Amino acid sequence: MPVQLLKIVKGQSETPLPSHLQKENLQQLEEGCDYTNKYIQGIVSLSYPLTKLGDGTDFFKIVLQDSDNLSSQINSIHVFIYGKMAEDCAKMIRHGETFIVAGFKVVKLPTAREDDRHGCNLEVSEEAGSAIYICTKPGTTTASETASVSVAPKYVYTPLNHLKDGTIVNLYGVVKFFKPPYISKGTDYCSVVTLVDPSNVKLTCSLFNGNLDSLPKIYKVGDIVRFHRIKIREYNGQMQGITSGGFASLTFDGTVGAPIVPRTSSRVYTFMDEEQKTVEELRIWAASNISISGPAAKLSGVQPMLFFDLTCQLVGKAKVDGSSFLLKCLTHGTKHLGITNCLKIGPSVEPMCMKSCEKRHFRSIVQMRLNFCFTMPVWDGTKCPYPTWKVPVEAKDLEGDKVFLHQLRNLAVDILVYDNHVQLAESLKIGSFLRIYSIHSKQASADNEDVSHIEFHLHGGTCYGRGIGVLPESNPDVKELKAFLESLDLTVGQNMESMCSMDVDSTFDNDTDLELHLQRCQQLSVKVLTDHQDLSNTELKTIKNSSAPRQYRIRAKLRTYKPQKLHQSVKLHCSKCNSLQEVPDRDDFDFILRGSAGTASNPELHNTSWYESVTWTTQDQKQREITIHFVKHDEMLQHPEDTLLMVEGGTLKEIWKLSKRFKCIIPVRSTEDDLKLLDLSAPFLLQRNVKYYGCKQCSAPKPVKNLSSLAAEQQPSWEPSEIAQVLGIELLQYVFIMKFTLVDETGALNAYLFDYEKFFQIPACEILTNNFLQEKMQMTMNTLCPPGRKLGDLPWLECFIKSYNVRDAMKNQVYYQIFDTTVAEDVV
DNA sequence: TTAGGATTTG
Repeated sequence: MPVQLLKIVKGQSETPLPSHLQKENLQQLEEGCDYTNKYIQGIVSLSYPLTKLGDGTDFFKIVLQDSDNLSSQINSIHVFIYGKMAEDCAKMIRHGETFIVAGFKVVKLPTAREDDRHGCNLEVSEEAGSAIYICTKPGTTTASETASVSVAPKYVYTPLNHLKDGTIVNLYGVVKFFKPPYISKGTDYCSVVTLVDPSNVKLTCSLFNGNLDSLPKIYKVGDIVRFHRIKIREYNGQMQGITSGGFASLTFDGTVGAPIVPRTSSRVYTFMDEEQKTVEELRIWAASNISISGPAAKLSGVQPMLFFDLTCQLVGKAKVDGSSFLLKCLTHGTKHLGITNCLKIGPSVEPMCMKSCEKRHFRSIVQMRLNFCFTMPVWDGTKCPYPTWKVPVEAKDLEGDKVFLHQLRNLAVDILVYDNHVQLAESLKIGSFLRIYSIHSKQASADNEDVSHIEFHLHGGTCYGRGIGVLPESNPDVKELKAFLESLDLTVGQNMESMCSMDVDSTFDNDTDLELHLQRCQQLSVKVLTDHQDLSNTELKTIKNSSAPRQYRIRAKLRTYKPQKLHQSVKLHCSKCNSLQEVPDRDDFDFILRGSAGTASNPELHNTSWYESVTWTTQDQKQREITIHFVKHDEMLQHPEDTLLMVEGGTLKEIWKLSKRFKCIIPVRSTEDDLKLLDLSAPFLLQRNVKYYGCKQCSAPKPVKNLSSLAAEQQPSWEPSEIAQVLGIELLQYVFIMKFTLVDETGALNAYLFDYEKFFQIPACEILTNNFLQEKMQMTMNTLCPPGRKLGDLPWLECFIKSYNVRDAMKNQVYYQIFDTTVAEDVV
């Protein structure tokens, strides 16, 4: 039992302590040493009520006095007891009793002590293997009475009107003003906090700590704080608070009715019901006595020329080269001041001819050059109604997700951070939620701008609480902001209109370029290939009057085209018999698969030298069998993305799923002596999203085991054409077939497009399964032949056509085909 | 030690 009562009779414990335990002296305790088999003995001089930690763990704290060394300077130590032991001890322990603890952990206090308390605490818990022995004297109160004997903590809170110089006190207050922690000129972080309480007296405290986390987590005016052990001093006739050793703080949201959850960095703190009452009372008092409506704003609500606090998310950061940034932005002509040259020479060179204001400017430029400043793109999901200033930074200097920054380019604003804030800004993590205090929104205009823009500056210094605070994700404002940001659909939201205009703006330097581009789109939408540059344009009338076959370069407009439903333009072509056929639809494939599912897999064909076979039975009522033959390479199975599978008995859906994961799928069925391909109306091979078909007329299927020769290759590429060849399949090719009606001033003619990939720069085999490519193709056609335009307004196209003869028994007819033409990429 | 509330002037 971890907590044991030892009965003392005639000054001796009835039961002795375990013999392996050795007594340790309080003075000799050191952090990091092993105290598994050591014990400390003392008298309980103080115990605090049992409390719970933030994570729900029971916590009990006592002060143990070293009864052997009462005269020594340090003769007491705090013992922190966690979990079940805390609960047990709280029930049993009484003031003045002898307490023995073994297997404890020694933890050094963060700051040096000014009182007689030990520089370390003892941490005790069942999990750590600790044991506690409490020595009771017979005839004293029973364990059940002990709770009432526990001594309440001696925390007394001093109202702000009762503070005296030179004292160390505990106090409560409402935050009237604060500076978020910043890096001081000394060694620590500093936070300045002004408190008020119902006595209506103000107290400004300067709080220092090397650990940012140890300073109060104040996020807004109106927050309520509890300070323990703050030193009071008089300064300039007023009381002032300053951190002393052992300073600790709790911070609470000041909103009436909000949950009372202390913000603290210390694992251990006491917080009683009574103190909860204090917070509630202060909240109510503050509600009618403190103006907590801070200068918070959303970007959508910013006005020029004001200072405001912004709750936002950091999406990027960049060091700004002070000199180049200033040189770019200065409206003063830097050249005539000779500044550029002076900067090259060095900051000590100051042109003699300068006026005083120019000198000031020069010095600030020099300072900027020496002290880099910083820019932080942030967003809060709302759009600033004014044009905002984009701080010029090199792309390489900008940290953050480029795609995300691009998506946010109309929503994010740049905050330019100066001087003492730079170091803190540099350390911020992108994606973190911030409250930036006292941002200056400054209206400005550059010489080359007609309309003014807004700049956001976080100036140097900490006046008015200027600074940056990182908010935790648990903060209610952050929760709300996060939910809002996540609700935004940046792909469509973000005003397509402005996105489009931005794209144009960023692509073209000026209006003239843009105009030229538009003209070019309209006049020369289709580029010609250079190997036919020698050809000059021929009028359509001339072409029609000439004999075939011949090749021409033409300049014409596309009056109309067929099919208008572009997916219908995709056909399968056999280059051997020159036949064209429709692409079978999925129902055909499904039908064939169902038909072959009736054929049971032949176990004799399983597991050969070149494939490994596995059979599953489906869980559904039908209990179908699916057999997969994994083709091996060098007698080994390959990675799925390199593997060819032969599948027996799968459904359309199952095969489709397998094709997502494995390189190639060949649907097969068993015969007596070999695996066979299915009917050639079904694809003989599936690779990525593409179904490959064979020509029924020209194919002469060979045994599937021929594949083993490909599998044996050093690095099987599993090219569809190679697979087709070994399987005796004449591969059908996907092709676009379209009819273009072309016109020029002299006449019209129909030309066919027969294209595997070249014209649209889209592989015909991929178009049916790729929405993006379908859209691209539609856009191309819309550019070549914009819907709803009159003939005169259609763009001119340049392309090659060739004429050819088609003879049948009755007559000879001339046809035209577009060839060697590619739609220029910038058309789409 | 640092800051000691009380907007940069870029």
